[in-house]
Amino acid sequence: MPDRAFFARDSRMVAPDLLDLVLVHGERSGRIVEVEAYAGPDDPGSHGFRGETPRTAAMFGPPGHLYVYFTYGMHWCANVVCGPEGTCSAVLIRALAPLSGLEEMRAARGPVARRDVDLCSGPAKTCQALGLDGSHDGVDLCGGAGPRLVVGGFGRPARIGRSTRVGLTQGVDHPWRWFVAGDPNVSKGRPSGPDGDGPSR
DNA sequence: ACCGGGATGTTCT
DNA sequence: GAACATCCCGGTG
Repeated sequence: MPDRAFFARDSRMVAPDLLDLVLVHGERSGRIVEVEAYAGPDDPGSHGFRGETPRTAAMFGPPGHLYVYFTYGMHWCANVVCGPEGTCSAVLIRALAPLSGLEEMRAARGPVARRDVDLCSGPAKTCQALGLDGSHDGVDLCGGAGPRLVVGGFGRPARIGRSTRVGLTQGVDHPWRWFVAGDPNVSKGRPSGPDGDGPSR
């Protein structure tokens, strides 16, 4: 598991380094293959742009914890909180390459997840597949129980792609999305950037 | 394959 | 009352 200091950096520094980690929850786990960095007062695309609110409290909390939020009336999305406590800095987990617990993931995702690539190829799919929700907001990823992060040991990806972030109306020009180029779990049809787009299929 | 729209409810203005 | 860090389905080509 990464040192606490690993997370106590700006999210834009941590984000690409997360591409070698595995998110684990119970029997279910997957390699992180797509992330987006969010900052604070300097990032109009961030939930923390206008300061701390009850919803975003975890974003301002200690690094290495989860920030889990509810959106569009039905979806949960999970972030890894970064930076020193008191600052707003987090990395959204956008996609995993499933490694274990695939039967549990299929049961959680339902019949719509026909192929393995349908399990974790998006931020809300990832939360649903791993069973993450509001009860995990603020939990310590470096703690013993519950969801945690472990080193994957895959080595640095051969090619790390980079682009602008997905689904925003503010801060759309910041190239703060990173992904493992060529991985089929990376969400599709996404904005291109200085270093190319995600996979075409 | 691609595109447009609906679902659904919390949060903040 | 509007926006929302999304996903899924049904239409068309």
